[in-house]
Amino acid sequence: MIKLRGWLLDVYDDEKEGVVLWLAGKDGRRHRFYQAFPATFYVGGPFPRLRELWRYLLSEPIPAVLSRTQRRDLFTGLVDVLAVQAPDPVSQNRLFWTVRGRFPDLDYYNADIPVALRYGAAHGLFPLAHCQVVAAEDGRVQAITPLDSRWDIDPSWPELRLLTIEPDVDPGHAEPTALIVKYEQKEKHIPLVPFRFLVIRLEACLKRYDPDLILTRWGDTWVFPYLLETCQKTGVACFNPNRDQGRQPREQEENSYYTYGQVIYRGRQVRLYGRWHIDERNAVMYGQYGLAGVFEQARVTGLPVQEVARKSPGAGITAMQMQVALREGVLVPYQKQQAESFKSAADLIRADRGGLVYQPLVGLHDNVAEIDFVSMYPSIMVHFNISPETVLSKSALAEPAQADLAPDGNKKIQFVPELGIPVDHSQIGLVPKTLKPLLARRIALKQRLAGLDSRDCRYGALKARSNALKWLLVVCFGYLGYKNARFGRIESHEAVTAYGREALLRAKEAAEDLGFTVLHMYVDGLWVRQEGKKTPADFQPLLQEVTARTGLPIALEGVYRWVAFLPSRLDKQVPVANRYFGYFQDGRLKMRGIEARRHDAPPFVAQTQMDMLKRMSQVPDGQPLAGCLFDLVLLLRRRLAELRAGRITPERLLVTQTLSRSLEAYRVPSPVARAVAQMEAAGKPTMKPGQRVRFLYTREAPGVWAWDLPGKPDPASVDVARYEALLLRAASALTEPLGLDESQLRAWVAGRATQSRFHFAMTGRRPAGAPVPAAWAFAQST
DNA sequence: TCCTCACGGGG
DNA sequence: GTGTACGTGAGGA
Repeated sequence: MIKLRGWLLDVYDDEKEGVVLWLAGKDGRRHRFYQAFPATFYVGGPFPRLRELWRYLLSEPIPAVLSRTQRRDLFTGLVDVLAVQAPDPVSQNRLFWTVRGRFPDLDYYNADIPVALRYGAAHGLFPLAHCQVVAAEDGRVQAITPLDSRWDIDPSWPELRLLTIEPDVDPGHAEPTALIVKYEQKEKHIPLVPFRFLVIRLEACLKRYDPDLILTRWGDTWVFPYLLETCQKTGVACFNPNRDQGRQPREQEENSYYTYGQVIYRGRQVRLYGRWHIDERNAVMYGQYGLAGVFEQARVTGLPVQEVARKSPGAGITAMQMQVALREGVLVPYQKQQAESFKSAADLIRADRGGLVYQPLVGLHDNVAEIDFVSMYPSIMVHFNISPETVLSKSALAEPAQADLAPDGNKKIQFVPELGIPVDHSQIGLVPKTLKPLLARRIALKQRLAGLDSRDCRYGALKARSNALKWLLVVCFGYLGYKNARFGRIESHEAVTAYGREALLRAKEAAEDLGFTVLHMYVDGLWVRQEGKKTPADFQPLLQEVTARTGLPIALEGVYRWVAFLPSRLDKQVPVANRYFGYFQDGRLKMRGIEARRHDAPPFVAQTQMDMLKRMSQVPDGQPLAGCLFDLVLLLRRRLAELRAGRITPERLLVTQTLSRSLEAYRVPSPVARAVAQMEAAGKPTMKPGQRVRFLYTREAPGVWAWDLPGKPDPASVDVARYEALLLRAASALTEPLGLDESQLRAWVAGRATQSRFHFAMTGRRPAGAPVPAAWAFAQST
């Protein structure tokens, strides 16, 4: 008999054993356990069909336990279903696919729940849970008990062992010759040839150190495929990076998928058993929150560490909803994989129903407070009980037969502003139930962060965790409106945005009632100003008033010493909602929509714009911002001189764009398309949608030079004039609100004028000690 | 002037 | 195992 305390590392299914569990024991060792784990799915439909299914299942070789029962469907209430219990998760899955092939017309529930979730929900467990296991000597679990909750803010933690592997060069650009392996303080360069020695040395590292996590660069796309394929081809060695040596790593092919309006490319993947592999170059969200965020998401979502690291937060929030459903005895509908469908015309016409967007007062303003609703959409879902099943259809009320909506029924109805959609408040919906603890946890983490200095060693991990939670919250809103989501319904999505618009309008009224001018509003934030108010404390009464009027928490993002809202470049009379830059009293710069924030801007352009902003932030408080204009002109002259002299390295001139489609699908030879065509012509492997393409602008046809072509570009071929134009355009976005538009800026940068001439031209006065006229100071309104 | 195409949120 | 929609601006024809 074994009795062990430890932390749950991995759970996966096994045909013979049921589920396999790996624990990091308190004894410092890693332990493998297994446990029988029958899995049940449910089938709904007309009785005769269910009877046919019953007969069919009796003839199946997989021994299923069948019963008729009732379960709750989220939308329709109690339904009669056939429960099909398979002896283990692998047979459950196999049985489901066979049955679905033969009976595609029936409704399936709890059929495609990841085994780790199913098991976790059954035992109150989750990845990295602290738990106690009682097992037989052969590892068969007799009892497993959680010792902590996923919601613990400071859970006890195992000492995890981390090993990193990367090739000596980027395999996309050059042929690697060695692997670099690091663990503890050790660093090893292991040559790729002879291959047998490579495998022997790698296996020695894995055996000696026995890592829990292998963190790689290009591990998915190159390192592991190379190792596994070479083993197979040559037969000289056999390499298995799993901790569970009875299994081979699981490989998954590359794919491109469409999400949040853009295409994401994901290279092939290699997953391990008994330990984790994360390729940081291939884990889309990993860069957002790193390991601390991955662990945070694994704990709260219940998805295995390897999965959350690789999947989008959408999978995480779905997992959380599934667990709430499992706990509440609500059926989880099977998710049909539907082919990508285009929006119907009706969908497109229903535009402009999203967040409220206001037109800002164009120009430069001082002492502006930005106040933002805290996690606005999730807060709305919780506060107004928005969930696919609580948001009823309008016709539900119009029909007189709706006895259950009558006052004597137990439904308590509230109506969504603008839309008049009824929302049932008699019980808490699935989505609010899922979100509430998540929201509370994020607030708890943020409070802790607020008390820490950013240099504190705990700051980074807390920030990452808070960020990981934010993504789960954000995505939950998107899923509400996603018609293929298990628990989605477009009306609930619209209800959320309607409440959002309402809250923003109430906030505006509150601000105006308290004497503030509202300069701008954008979805969940307001920019307000009032003469004489500039400290954070000056805005506290407004925050309280807004919360009182909306029921939603709102926080001060900061007070800008100055902020400039930019007009449209195409028409200077037209304000645009999301192009602005500003400097907070606490020293932060914030900018939206300008080159410094755009992924496709060459670093040289973005950096110069950033340097100009930094120069502007050095203007002392109370002095006119335009006083630094000549310094900005000088800075630009220097940068242009460097550019013309060829002293800017080509790397800093690279434009990076995401390929949105395959090359053939381009109807216009845009710069990216030409760069990709160039690479294909040079025999490079075809670029996939979602991959990033880097290129230089060059003078001669085809006008671009794809960076991933072999060889180096000729520095003389760089299209300097084009970069000059890009630079001036970026710079003028900043100087325009100070009174210097693009053509004026161009003239001053091209000339040799000194400060005094510049000053005289701009002000009409001699510079000596002369104060800058009011026209230079802040524009208070349009 | 019209059409096509990339970007945005976060840090 | 992924899922918004829309406006802006640049570049090409």
